[in-house]
Amino acid sequence: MDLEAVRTFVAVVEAGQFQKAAIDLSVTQQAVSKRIATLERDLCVRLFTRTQRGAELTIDGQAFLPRARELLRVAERALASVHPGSRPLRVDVLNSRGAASGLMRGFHRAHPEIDLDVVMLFEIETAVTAIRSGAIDASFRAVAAPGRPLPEDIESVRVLDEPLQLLTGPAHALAGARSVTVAQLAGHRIWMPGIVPGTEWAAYYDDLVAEFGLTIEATGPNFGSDALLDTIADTPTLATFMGEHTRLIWPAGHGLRRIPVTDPMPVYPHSLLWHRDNPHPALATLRAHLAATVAGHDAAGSWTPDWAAPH
Amino acid sequence: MDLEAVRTFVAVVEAGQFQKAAIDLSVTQQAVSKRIATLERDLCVRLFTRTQRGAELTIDGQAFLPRARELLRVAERALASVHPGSRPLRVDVLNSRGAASGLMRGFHRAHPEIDLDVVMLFEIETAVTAIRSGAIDASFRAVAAPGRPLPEDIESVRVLDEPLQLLTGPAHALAGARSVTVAQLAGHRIWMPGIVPGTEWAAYYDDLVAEFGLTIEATGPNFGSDALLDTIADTPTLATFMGEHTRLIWPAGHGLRRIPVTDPMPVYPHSLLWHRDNPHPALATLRAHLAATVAGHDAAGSWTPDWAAPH
DNA sequence: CTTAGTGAACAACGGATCGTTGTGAGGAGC
DNA sequence: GCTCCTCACAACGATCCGTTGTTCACTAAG
Repeated sequence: MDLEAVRTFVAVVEAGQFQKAAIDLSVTQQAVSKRIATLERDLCVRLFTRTQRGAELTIDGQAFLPRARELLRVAERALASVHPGSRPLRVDVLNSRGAASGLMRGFHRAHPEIDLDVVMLFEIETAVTAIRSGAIDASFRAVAAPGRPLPEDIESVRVLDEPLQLLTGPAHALAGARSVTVAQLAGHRIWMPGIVPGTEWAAYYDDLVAEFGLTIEATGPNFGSDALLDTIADTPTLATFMGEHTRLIWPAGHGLRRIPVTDPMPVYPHSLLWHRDNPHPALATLRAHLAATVAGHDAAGSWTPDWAAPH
Repeated sequence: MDLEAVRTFVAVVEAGQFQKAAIDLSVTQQAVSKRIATLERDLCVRLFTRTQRGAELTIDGQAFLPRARELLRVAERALASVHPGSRPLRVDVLNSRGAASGLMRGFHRAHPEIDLDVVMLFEIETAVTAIRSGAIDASFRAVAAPGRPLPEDIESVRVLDEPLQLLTGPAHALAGARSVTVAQLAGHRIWMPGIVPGTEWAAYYDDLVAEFGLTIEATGPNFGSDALLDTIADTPTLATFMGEHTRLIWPAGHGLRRIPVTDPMPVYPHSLLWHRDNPHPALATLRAHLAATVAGHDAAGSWTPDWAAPH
């Protein structure tokens, strides 16, 4: 099925006859006839009944028409998604199931008319470069990792303090606890294979380890969230950290437990980063939406690294 | 932009390298390279960064990927919409703003997983032929016009009795009435240019005219609903009938009035028609949905033609 | 340092496709 | 019967597409 043929099909429907459609498309009537014939051959159905005064849709053609229009619309949007100028707002998130993703879903619900593209970069340097070049419009990050202050032309605002929770399998020693203190975690193995050295969230966990004497293992290949959950569920001695807003998808029966952590409650500081001079109109809308909907977290009793001082 | 190129793009993303994608697609690596190069030229952006171990998505590529996948999904569904076998449920309605259309919207809300195609045929004979041939799965009609009983292999069930309302402009003599009786309408001109002779709704209005001595004019070309509403709004001597559930879209300020008709209340009998042997699984779901959600109308005080005796 | 292996791009060739011109069939209106 | 209008079929030329053959860049092993 060729998009050009689909476009021709819609043109014939709108013109009512092959001849006019040919003029609209700046080709000959014979070319239109051929394209429609090819499309009909590809679909194995007759789309028009040819009459003396033009072409009328068959029932199959009527059923196909809205699909064809949708196809062209989607193709149009796909094209727009990579075109500079007034392309969709392009936002970078840490991963597709994290808190930032949830914030973007909320934004999309509040402003369904704004076209969005979500991408995932890994390092904050990459993100900053992309923001500077205009390749992306905004990024959710934990800003200002130690020794690496944000450049002057990049602005940021704290949008979410996300408490961490402990994730354990049903056989874990802490599985029955309603909440655990950081001190209680000192002897346990915490496994986070997804962590990428050099990123700002690696720095976050490094600080957490250093301050409270935890044992976090980032060893082993990262086979993705599913494999991690499988292992956690089956292993009584392993646990992992997970943001409170992280959306998990696991098979029923795993018996995984999410346990709040207290004394202090470790919170992950999400900020929105953007370029000072970015003119994208939807960027202002996003910032206004986040400012309006995201409630600040109570700083008392919670912990963040020094470099991410509470606002 | 070529669909085959988009398919190749997704294949490369999934394979991680051109070579593997080429094997998956049963073409040579050079062909894949060319297709991607052509796509990148069409889009004016680089989609992959070529490395020694394959190809990685650029930011533009990441943004384009979900659009590409959607495009292929929509193309798949467009193809399925004309393929016999397990194609979408195809239902015929009288017009896109009528009561049947509203019923189908309700069905879609209740069963969003069921793929639907809505078409519009004009004559009940066409609809019956289409139902018999399997070209459509069901049709909303007023069944059993006089002298034309339904064939034995077509089944039907009454699904909605829709009261008619009078639609007038602000200057019409009846514009201020909260309701009008059929007897009051006797002297007024009622204009229904959309009516098509030979259809079962033409028969309905013929009976209405004959029984109550009304004046219904079906003359003049039908320029569509918008033109009809414009004329009605501006003309103090013209009115028209409209189903209670018909969705009207008119510019603000027209001052159109919808006035219930009583003594008796003319109701239009909508039935669902389908073929006895149609095996489409969604057809049973539709029938069950309609049976469950559509409340019967009180027959007392209402009027339908003799040939559409109340259930 | 050399050599084998891997992954992608460039060049050239043969076949298929696409759009064009030219022509014919089939009705509707005068 | 004539013209006008519609669309379909045939033949030809240009373009596009995929293939084979080859080169380039880089990595890993000896």
